[in-house]
Amino acid sequence: MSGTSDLWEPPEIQVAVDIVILTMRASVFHVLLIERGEEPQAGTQALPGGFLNNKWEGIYDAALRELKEEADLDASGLHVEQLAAYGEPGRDPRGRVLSVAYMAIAPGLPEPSAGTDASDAAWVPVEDVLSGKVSLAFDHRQIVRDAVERARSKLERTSLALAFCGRTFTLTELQHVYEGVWGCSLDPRNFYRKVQNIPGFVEPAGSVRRMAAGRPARLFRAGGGTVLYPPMVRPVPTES
Amino acid sequence: MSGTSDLWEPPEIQVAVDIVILTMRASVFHVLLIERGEEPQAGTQALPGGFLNNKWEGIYDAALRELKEEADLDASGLHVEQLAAYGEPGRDPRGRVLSVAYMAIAPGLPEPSAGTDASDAAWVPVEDVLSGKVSLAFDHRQIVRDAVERARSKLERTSLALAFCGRTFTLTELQHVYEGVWGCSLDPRNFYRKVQNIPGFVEPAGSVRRMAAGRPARLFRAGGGTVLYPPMVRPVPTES
DNA sequence: GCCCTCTCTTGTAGATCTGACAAGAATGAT
DNA sequence: ATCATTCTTGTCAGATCTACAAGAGAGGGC
Repeated sequence: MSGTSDLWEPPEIQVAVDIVILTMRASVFHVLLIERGEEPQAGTQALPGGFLNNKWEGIYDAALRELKEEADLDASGLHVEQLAAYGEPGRDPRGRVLSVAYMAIAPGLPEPSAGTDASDAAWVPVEDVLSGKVSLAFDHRQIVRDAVERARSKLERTSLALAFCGRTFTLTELQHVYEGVWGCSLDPRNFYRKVQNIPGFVEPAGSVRRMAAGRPARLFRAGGGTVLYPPMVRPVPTES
Repeated sequence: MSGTSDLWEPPEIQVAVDIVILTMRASVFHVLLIERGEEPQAGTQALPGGFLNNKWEGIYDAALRELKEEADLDASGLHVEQLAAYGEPGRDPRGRVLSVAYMAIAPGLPEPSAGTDASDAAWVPVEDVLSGKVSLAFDHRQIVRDAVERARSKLERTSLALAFCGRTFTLTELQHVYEGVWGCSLDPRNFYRKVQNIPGFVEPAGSVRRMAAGRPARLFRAGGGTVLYPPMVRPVPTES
């Protein structure tokens, strides 16, 4: 279109992936951050990620590889979905870099995530990132914001909340997921009823589990459905 | 990480943008397609799009440029948002191409979109694309599917539906947007009441408009709010 | 003019859902 | 045994949704 001749070749750009790994630890919503070891911004907290290994590596494959290399998490059993591409010029001082962000949901505390190859990895409360108490490299705070908003939204109409839980879970655990991600508190009794009234969301697993004190909770497993109808509606978003 | 020396340089990849332009024409949900003039897949229908002009062009800027070049649409007044990145190897026979897809919402029939520079452009019913009646180049059908799903979902909780309408509109027009995008029919009387009960969604514009026959409809304009609460819930998604 | 048709708008009644809370059930701690 | 704790079941008033009746305002045919 620009009148250049047949010889024109499209520009080529460095492509990276970044991963927002979300989980629930002790009923608090956490994101995994690593401390950058290299310039630029060495020492700052950042999302795990990196450049494609070679010109033919798939971006989804690259995300899974970084998940393993930097967070020592196995992709199987994790929910991984693409978020968006962040590629405005100027976002990376090294040059023109287009980064494809992924969101991964991990079930509760499988490992402390340190002591492995990913020694600089740490779970940080999402709230600390959103509020700016912890500052992140590049535009990673915006990426986390987008991931959190995506998760909040998908909790309403899909069974994404189950990805935060293990194979079996109690409804109280599930409630803590909703409360942690949405940043609100819900009535346990109404939550109990509502969740069980959504066909295909959860089904009883027969057993019970003791948590701390009190009556043991029944265990549930995923009901197989992925879309929730009726949806779980979160309480009024921004109060006047 | 891979043990290669300091000399390692990340691979570089061609980056393109593709745009899913959605609109409502005669109460039918349409997407803009162009006929490819060049190989590969010359003659096939495809989404408007193309490579970045140069290494420093922003991807959002590139999307707006393609919108102008290929669809002759001005970005001002259009809702444009990023969808996702499509970059698995093998999606383009020319080589490794990563394409960032955008979704644009255009208000009703501003022009027939032909007779301009974008002479090969045509509005095609979304249903024909989703059903496979019209086949698209590359993975563009998947991109359209994702765009439609995004639009369907955002209609519930955001005022995105207004982007399909002009500055003023009747509630029946708005209803046709919901019906067309969701692919269902709604009760006009309940729709009327529900829309007006959502604070900040629409506000009366004072005037009235004759459509064809029957009582003239009151005109409304956007109410300024972007998030709908309570949400517009679409009827049962997949019937059993 | 007068009726008819068409579409927009308001109203109403029953079913359903929500939100707040009481109270019973099952365990561990004292 | 009693208490504290947590899970689970009920209840009930108010809000919301759905389906439908009916009125309001315009044009067209006779």
